[in-house]
Amino acid sequence: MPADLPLDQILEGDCIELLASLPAESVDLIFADPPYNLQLQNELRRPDNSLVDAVNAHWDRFTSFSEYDAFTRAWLSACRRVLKPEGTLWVIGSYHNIYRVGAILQDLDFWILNDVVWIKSNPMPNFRGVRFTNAHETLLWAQKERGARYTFNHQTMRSINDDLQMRSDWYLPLCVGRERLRSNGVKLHPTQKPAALLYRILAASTRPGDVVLDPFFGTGTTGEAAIRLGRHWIGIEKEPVYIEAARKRLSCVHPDSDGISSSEKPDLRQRIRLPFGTLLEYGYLHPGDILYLGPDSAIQAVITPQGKLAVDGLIGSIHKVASQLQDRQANGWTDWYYYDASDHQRHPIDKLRQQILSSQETESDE
Amino acid sequence: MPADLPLDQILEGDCIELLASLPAESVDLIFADPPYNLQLQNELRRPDNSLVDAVNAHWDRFTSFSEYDAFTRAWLSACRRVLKPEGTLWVIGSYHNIYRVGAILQDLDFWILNDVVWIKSNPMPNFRGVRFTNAHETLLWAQKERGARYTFNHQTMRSINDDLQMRSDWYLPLCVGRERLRSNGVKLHPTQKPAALLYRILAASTRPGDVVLDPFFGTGTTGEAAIRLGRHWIGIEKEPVYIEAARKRLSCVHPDSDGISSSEKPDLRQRIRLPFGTLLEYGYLHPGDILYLGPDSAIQAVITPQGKLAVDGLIGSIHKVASQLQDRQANGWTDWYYYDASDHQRHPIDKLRQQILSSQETESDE
DNA sequence: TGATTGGGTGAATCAGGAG
DNA sequence: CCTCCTGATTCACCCAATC
Repeated sequence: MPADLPLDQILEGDCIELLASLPAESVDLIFADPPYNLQLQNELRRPDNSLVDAVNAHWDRFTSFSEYDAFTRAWLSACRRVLKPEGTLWVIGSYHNIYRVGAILQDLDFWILNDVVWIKSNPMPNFRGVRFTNAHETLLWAQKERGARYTFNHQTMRSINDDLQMRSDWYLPLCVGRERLRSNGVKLHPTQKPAALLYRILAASTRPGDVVLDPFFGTGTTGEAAIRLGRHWIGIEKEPVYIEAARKRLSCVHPDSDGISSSEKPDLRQRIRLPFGTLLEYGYLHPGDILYLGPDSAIQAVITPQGKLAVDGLIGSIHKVASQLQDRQANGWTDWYYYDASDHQRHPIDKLRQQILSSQETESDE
Repeated sequence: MPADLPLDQILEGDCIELLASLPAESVDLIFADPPYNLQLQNELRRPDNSLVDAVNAHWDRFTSFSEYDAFTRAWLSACRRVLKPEGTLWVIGSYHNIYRVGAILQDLDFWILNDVVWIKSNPMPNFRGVRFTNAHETLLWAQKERGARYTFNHQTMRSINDDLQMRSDWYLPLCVGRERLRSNGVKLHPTQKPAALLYRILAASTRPGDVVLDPFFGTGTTGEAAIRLGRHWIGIEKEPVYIEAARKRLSCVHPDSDGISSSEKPDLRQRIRLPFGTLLEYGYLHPGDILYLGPDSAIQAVITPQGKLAVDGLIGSIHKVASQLQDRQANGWTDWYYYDASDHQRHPIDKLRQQILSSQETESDE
């Protein structure tokens, strides 16, 4: 991590300029909630003639698509520079801007991994009944370079979704009630995002200690999620009012004692690879020992001195032999069983692997 | 209606050329399901090692984004010419193409009225667990000229949605089973859309007798919906195989006798699935809280930070733990109780779920 | 005849490291 | 750049076959 990276603080000013001052390839994740270019023309009134407090901030005024495109290209390019090659980027938007953002993002060689729809349980109705209720916003998740490794905590997402894969449709309520920051009863920011949304994004696509940057920090929802999950954060914001509110807010946030990210189900893909031969080196198994293809199967194989298996002239790795004997893609670790004389039972050789892996963990714990 | 408009028939050939031969400003609605430019590279296998029958049609091969953009601009421009000034256009796509389509559509001065997400109740999973399940596609609904009058049958939409405004999130299953056109058991078209989707689109945005045009007609789902709803249709398609299938299909379709078909089920009858972890995300419950297996039972479980329950080393979902403890198939929502300090009573956690599910009826703040 | 089981499948940008 | 090897990974629903 570059020493000159301003961690866990808010940078005051324009994000395009400030991003240029940060070191290249230094950030793991970027979450961006840019101006939506809403193009609202007239005031909007409810059926009871009360006025809707719509977004009318000066930072959301663009005179044309081309002006908005130029702005989008500038901040996306600046983000791309500071992102690590394996980093990913999230952008949220509505139909007013997300198609322009998405196309430009692809033009800049970001590679889309998913689009996710945030479906609002309590959207504002379409008062005049002239369109469908606009009940969702769109999130784009893209990696900097196509094909690069990226972080996706699949098991964490599963565990908070009743052990089913997390899908691209997310049901979350708007940021209302006590969560919504107010000053004298007036909402401080017109488009404050719910904390649960940022929490899920960071839990899904970052690891503890990662650096998360938000170029449109607003009142700091991204910072709150980062702190709670034990990630570093950098916020960029130019409105002093928002900065003051964010600083006050974040000073009270503490890491979760035991957050969602500490999944009890480890990601098996991220564990250390262990060759089968290591079981021989550790003395758990020996050349000449017999393995069985299942708890009851009569099919046997002999362990060779090279850490391979041999059956009827067929010799190969535990995976290859298991695959050929069963005529399907097989995992040798779970398919082959050894006989344990102490309890007179067969156990998968994966049990031995886990013993070694857990003993290595305790060693490195010192 | 121009006398030379070829109503209720399939035009055989390239849509860009054939659209140019039609009279300008003659069509009320266009629905377009263009190639998605999926850019698939390698084969994909399921965990059981079977091969996924991916889209590999010649009509979905483009060499670059710029080639796809040029194609998109050409057919959208041609569509725009034949559309009446009050006409509207629907396009469906996925994240591979929809951002390009949306941006080009805006550049051509179409004005977006809504984006709608078709959320699939039964999408294909992400077999490798490396991304979120891609569970939705996006529809864009745009008018030809900003500010023009357009057709939106608000009351019809309300009536098929339990008298609530129709929202921008639509839950519909994939086109499978008997609805899916097959020839000798093989699917005729790789991307046939469900009839219910087209039915809702036409019911929402056309009037009886309107002319509906589909430049990528495929096997004619748009034609089927048009006939059932008493609208005229024009289909353009260049693949003879699809044309033949569509002609055969449409020869058997008749107008619905009773207007809005009873085949369309109200949205609210399709229960939104809510993971237990959502109760934690909303703050109704917290990691470390105790749940009880019944209103009087002494059996307790602790909520883990991952949204699981833990009892005596047994960890799992609310359903799994309840099932194991009671040795029967159990519903965790109704079996587990939380203690409510405000009334000193235990209530089933399903009560909290109901609160979230009904939260869309609460007053909205934004 | 009704209930259960097993197989098939859907617009998918679906791995990563060693050699 | 390539090839080869290891070994991790799936949800809802329809339909046919079986009990």
